[in-house]
Amino acid sequence: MSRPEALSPARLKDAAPLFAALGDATRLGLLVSLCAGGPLTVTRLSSQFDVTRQAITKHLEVLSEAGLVKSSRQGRERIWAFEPKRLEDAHQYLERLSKEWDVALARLKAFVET
Amino acid sequence: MSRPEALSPARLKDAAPLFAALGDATRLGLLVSLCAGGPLTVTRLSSQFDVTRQAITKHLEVLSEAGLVKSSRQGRERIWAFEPKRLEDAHQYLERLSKEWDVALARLKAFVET
DNA sequence: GAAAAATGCAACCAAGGGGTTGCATCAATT
DNA sequence: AATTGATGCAACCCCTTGGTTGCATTTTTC
Repeated sequence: MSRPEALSPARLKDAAPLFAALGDATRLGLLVSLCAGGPLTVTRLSSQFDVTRQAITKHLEVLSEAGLVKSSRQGRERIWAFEPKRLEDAHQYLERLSKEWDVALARLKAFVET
Repeated sequence: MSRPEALSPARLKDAAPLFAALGDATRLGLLVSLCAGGPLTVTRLSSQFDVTRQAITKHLEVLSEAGLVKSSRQGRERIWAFEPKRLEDAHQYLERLSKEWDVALARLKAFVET
């Protein structure tokens, strides 16, 4: 076996909060903004959405805890930037799942043809 | 442009509930079970987790509304099966996002080197 | 040094989510 | 037809979440 614990319970508990962070339209919008538009400040980000600055702050904190975004202070303002590593994790997790599915299908096929 | 509205707001509202459905450890566990172990009934699935059958039912309904799972009646029991199509959607969405990121990086690089 | 801009912090609120218990139904089996 | 097994339905509970308002704090900037 090359991937012994590919979808172990431990990995589930790691992946769940990651997907949960992606599971909100506003947060996805924030990620898109930070992806395409480069690092931005909270107030500038807020101007692109129809919710309060404080709401955006909370969303950014959620994204930050999920590792999808990171912030740094610069003087009186705080700059938020996209963090691509964690997105790759989510990507890999989905791939593992669909791989598992393919394996199961192949197994079924082999069984039927026997 | 080959992907005119790659990350339009409309797509955000489509992707968010999908990721939200994936954002729970129990639900991810259910998907893994249905992926690897083939179609199963609610009661059999429940035996693999430490929550009530009704809780599992609710989770399955969430997954069903997200299009990640589908059910069919067979006599007195209801069979739940994994549905791979929608997982591909999630996968593509993540790819679009990281692509956007790559493009932005390339743009930045070009700008710096000018 | 005072006004303005960008955040931070806290309390509060309504709604949704994950979970439970209890009971009703519906189908299979003997 | 009576029992047993698999679901379905509904009410209820507690905690989280997304959102708000109001005010304090920290830097700029004039």
